Formats: sequence, C-alpha cells, structure tokens
Amino acid sequence: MKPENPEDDRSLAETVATRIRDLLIEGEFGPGEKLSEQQVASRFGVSRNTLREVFRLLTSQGLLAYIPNRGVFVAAPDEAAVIDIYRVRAVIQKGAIQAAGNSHPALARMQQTAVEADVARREGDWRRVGTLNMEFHRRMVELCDSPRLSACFDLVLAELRLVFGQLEDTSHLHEPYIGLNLALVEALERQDATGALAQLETYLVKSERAVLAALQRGRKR
Amino acid sequence: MKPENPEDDRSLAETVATRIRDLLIEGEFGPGEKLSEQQVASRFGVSRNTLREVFRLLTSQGLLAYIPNRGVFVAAPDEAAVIDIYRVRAVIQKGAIQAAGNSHPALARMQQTAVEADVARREGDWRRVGTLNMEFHRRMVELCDSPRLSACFDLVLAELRLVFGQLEDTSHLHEPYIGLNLALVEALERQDATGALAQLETYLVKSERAVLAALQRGRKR
DNA sequence: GCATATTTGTCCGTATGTATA
DNA sequence: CTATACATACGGACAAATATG
Repeated sequence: MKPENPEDDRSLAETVATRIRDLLIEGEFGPGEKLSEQQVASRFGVSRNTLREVFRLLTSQGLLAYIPNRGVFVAAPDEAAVIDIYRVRAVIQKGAIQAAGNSHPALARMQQTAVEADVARREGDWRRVGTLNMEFHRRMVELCDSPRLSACFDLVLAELRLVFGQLEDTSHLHEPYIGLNLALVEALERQDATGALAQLETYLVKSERAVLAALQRGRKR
Repeated sequence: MKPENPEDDRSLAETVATRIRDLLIEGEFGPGEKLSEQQVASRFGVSRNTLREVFRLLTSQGLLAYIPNRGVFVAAPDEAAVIDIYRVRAVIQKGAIQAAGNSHPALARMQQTAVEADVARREGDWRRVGTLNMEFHRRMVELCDSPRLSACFDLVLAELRLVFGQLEDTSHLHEPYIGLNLALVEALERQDATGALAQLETYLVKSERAVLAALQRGRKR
C-alpha cells in the first residue's frame, strides 16, 4: 500500500531518459555540447552505470551522438540531417495517405487536432501550435496501423524537435501550415487521395525550406 | 604500435551486441527464452553492467524484449509482427522505387546481387540465397539515399531474420523470388516504375503469405 | 497465504586506457 | 612529454522485486 508514484512504472533509467529527452527537445542543452558522465549523473542523482544505460537509450534514438573514448554529445542535426528527415517523412506520410481507408479512427483524431491547432493559432499560443502540428502528423502515420512505422516516424520527429530547440524563433515554422492541415484532412474525408497527396507535398516542401532557411540563418547561443 | 585488432574499433558492449545478434538471427536462442544476466555475462566474459548496456542496445533494435524486474527475453515475433513488418516493407520499398532515379549506383548493386543470388540458387546454397535476397532488398532501399530510412529498414529486416531463425526450413522462403528480383531490377533499368511496383507488390504478398504459413505450421524446438 | 531463494536494479570503488591541456 | 581529466570496464555490495516451495 505504498504511494505508488505514477511515473514509477518504468525503471529508473527510462525515467531519467525521458527527463533528459524533454530537456534536449526544449533546447536546454546546446547542440554538440558534451555531456559529462559525472556531471549529469550527479545532477540527476543517479550513478554513472545507470546513466550509461540512459545514454545508450537516447543514442539509439538519435538524440545523442556517441564517440568512443570521448563520451556522448548532444546531437547537432545539420542541413543534411534535415534533408534526410524530410525524405523519410515524404516516404512514410505518402504511404500513410495511400493506406488511408475511409472512416479510419485516426482520421477523426487528425481533424480534431487540426481544429485545436487552429484555435491555438488564433490565441497566439505558438508553443501549443507546434505541439499540435507534430501531433497532427503523428496521427496521419497512424493511418497505416503499423506500430513499427509509427515508432520510426516518432524518431525522426524527435530529431526534428531537436532542430527546433536549436532555433531562435519557431512560431513561423508552424503557423502557415495549419490551413494546409485542415485542407488535407478534408481531402482525406472526401476520399480524395490525389488531393491529399498534393497538400502533403506542398506542406513538406514548404516546411523543409523554412526549416533549412532558419537553420542557416542562425542558431541559438 | 599494438596489434590493433580489427574488431577492436567498437566498444566492448557493441562487440558483444553484434555477437549476440548473430546468435539470435541464427536461432541459437529460442523465441521467448529468458536470458539470465549472470549466465550470459559469464558466457561472454563480461560484467553484468556491460551486459546490461548490450541488452539495452538489442532491446532498442527489437531483438530482445524487456520486462521490468523480470529480465530480458528473446523477442518472439508472432503473426501480428510479421504482418506489421510487411506493412513497413510495403511503404518503404514502394517509396524507394518511386524515388529511383536512373543510373543510381544502388541499381547496379541490386543487379549484381540478384545475379549472384541466381547463381547460389543453381548451386543449391540456400543459406547464401537467403542472405543475398535480404541484401537485394536492402540495396533497393538505398535508392532513397536516406540513412535514416535504411536504418529503419535494417531494423525490420533483422526482426524478419529472427522469424526465419525460428523456422524449420527456410529454403522455399527465398528460392521462388529470385526470378521476381531479376525482373524487378530490369523494370527499374527500363525506367518502368509501374512495372517495378507490380513486381514488388507480387513479391511482398507472396513472401508474406509464405512466412505466415510457415510460422503457423510450426516453429523449431 | 507465507517464508525462502533467486534475480534484477542500483550504487560504489577502482584499475586501466585514452584524449587533451 | 608529462600531467590531468575522463571514459571504459570490472567486481562487489545491498535493497527491492519476483519466483518458488
């Protein structure tokens, strides 16, 4: 009959991994910054052995980079990484649209997310707009009903969030696309795969260009 | 000026991970079998701490399953997993064919691999046929020029190999498809994406059915 | 339902090798 | 070149969770 903390479901390593992942996505650590085992271990109150397991987890998720005998560093996705990420998105999300049967439950969730994002946009809550935009696309991939494909997609989205965390201002990286998302989900509900594909392609090209431009314009810190 | 073993490039954890991965793919461990930390650690001559890092690596690759406070178990891909794996393959490999520009270096490598597989088939070397068939499809995905997409594909292929390791006889799971592979690469060289897509679809459907049937027919041990 | 044995989860201390000032 | 700092890997220890009789 212990208190049983809600987050105590996972092992300590996974709990710490989640906390560090959030910090990385928020841009708390700079890109390329070295993460000393001792420092981070004492900061989070865990031993180095446990932390090394955490590092393995986050490295396999592409958020940390591992250099033998040198230690771990915050991944610093460059232009090539962004281009690759959008290549993956194009393949997977096009596949999702083509796999979209009618009245798939994920369709309703996409619609709902797009509407909520529109509301947040009008309220000027850019942080929420960004989160909902990501969520919209995650749900699009759920149209495939494939856990492995969703997992792969989550990985590249996490890396993309890492890029956003490095940028100064991200509001304009999501704001212009709410309308496209709404049009896309409408096309899907009309069973208009061709139209949906066109909307998606427009979105991906414009978004990739914007991210690349922002990345070249300059990073935080 | 030390001897500098060739395999000493990676860390010990990664070296052991590679060895265990090979054993898993060969079906050395049975599906669902529990891997005791002490036993495996002493068997490979590493400490428990190091082995736990290895387990994290292989777990993130989907080859081991992790149950908190219970230990790690050999992943036992079931029918649902096979279906999902082929769903991922369909999305990624269709994308690869559509992304295939002419005279991509990977095309020549596909051709070469398909021919070698045909030779191995005539020689009755089924093990080599299987390896080359896998390699053929890996190279197809290289048409995308996307390291992340290739990494994702490698993961599902490793899982599929795990399934094969559980089966009694795998020769008929590769043999009938050598011809399809040859036809596919020919279509690609003709710039005939539609034809290539048709060949791929035929391959995936037939292969999935064969694997599912073999899985239901029975496993090793 | 309980007591016991086993195994995992986590930490510490330490020796060794490697990179860097 | 030396010295320092750090990553790597090991073995031991103990609490907590789980399995077993």
